[in-house]
Amino acid sequence: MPKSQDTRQQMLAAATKAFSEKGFYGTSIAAITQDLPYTKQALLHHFGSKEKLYGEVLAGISNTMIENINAVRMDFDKPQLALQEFFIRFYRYTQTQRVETYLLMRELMDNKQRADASQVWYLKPFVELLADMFIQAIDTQTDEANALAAIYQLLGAVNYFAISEATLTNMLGEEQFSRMRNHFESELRQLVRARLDCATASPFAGKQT
Amino acid sequence: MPKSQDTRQQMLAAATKAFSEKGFYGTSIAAITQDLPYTKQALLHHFGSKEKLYGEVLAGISNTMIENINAVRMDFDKPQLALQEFFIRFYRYTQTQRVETYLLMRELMDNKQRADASQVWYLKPFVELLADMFIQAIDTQTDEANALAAIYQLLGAVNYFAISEATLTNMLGEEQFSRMRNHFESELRQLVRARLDCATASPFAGKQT
DNA sequence: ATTTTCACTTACCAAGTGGTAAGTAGTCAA
DNA sequence: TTGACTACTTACCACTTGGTAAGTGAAAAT
Repeated sequence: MPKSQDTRQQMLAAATKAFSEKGFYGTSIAAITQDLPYTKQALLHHFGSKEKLYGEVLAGISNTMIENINAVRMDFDKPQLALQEFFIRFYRYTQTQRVETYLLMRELMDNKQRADASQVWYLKPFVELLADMFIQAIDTQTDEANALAAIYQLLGAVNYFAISEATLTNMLGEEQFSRMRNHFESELRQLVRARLDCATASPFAGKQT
Repeated sequence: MPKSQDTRQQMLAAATKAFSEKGFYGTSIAAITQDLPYTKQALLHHFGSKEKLYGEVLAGISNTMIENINAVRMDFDKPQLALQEFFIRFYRYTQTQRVETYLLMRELMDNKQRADASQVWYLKPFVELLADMFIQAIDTQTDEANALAAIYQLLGAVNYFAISEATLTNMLGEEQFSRMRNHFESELRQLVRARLDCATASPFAGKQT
């Protein structure tokens, strides 16, 4: 690996961390290079602008996610199994790659504000692939919009937990939170299965209280 | 209402909107007063500092949420019904009060960064009341940590959808997204019920694939 | 040997940041 | 009538923001 590429990687890593912690607006390019042996102008030399740097960071994460999805697709033929397994792996990903998870969530929120200005949607390929996979996975008799809604709820169940670590730790105490986290994965498996079973048994049940 | 109180309310409303759109760091106090007939120094006069203003905004939202929870508690005796109904109402709240929902999510994320510095946790009362309610609602035979995990997943299902509006609209197109939203509430009801039924039937099933 | 390219630096810049100081105009009580 | 108080303003302040300009030294290409 050429030295300049290594520099770029260092910068990307530092930027990923910084953006995930304080968001796009809360992060200054000077802050990103603070712990690196380079000046902020070196960063601008490599990436052109703050916006472009942010774009590269998001593109990197998006690619990782797409690889993850494809890996699950390879491992499981049955869509329902693949679906369940995807959520478990996605959960584990959010727990391991906390920084990336935060950043993804931030982009989701800043999307409108930032993208309205820059007209770029970095996560589109990832989300499209995800949606596509889920349409296939869920019983196709179901309405597509219906399936999307259900899927998005499960996605939310995972993501929301991941970003709430700090709040929950403070609220429950470390010990209690640790117990909660230990139960989360099996609870998640149960949730996904319950939802699928329910959909298979009676697709449109439960609309009334 | 005294005129100064009205000014404060205007400022709080503008601040809520601004913070929800660009976050704490992305919002300048000058930007908050831009569309108001006051200068930023008037804002500082009323609230002292940006941090204190943010605190008042969050406290207001937290109070509203607590009132919502208490209202559901009054309306339903049976905890399971109250639980289901709470999520539906919570969902509707997130759809109506988009600005507040965004802000809540942002605080969840910035919590660690911001609160580590200021040592204040604005949302603690709200989340504690919520957790308390859910402990009561779920079958007490279940482990407390288990219940918390399950509850948090449902909470995530609702919240995540609310903040994804911009991304989903762009990704799916307005028409498709609209259909998805129309299905969301009944899907949510189904999800909550499925999860509760499952827990009642076999509390610890589904740990293995 | 000379030119070009690359990685990176110092030196800037205008615009914006949160916040302070010192007022001004108005109300209200003594 | 005076003095305190309130709501707000203008005038600043030191500092940070993203970004530009113009270089430097080294390696690579000609």
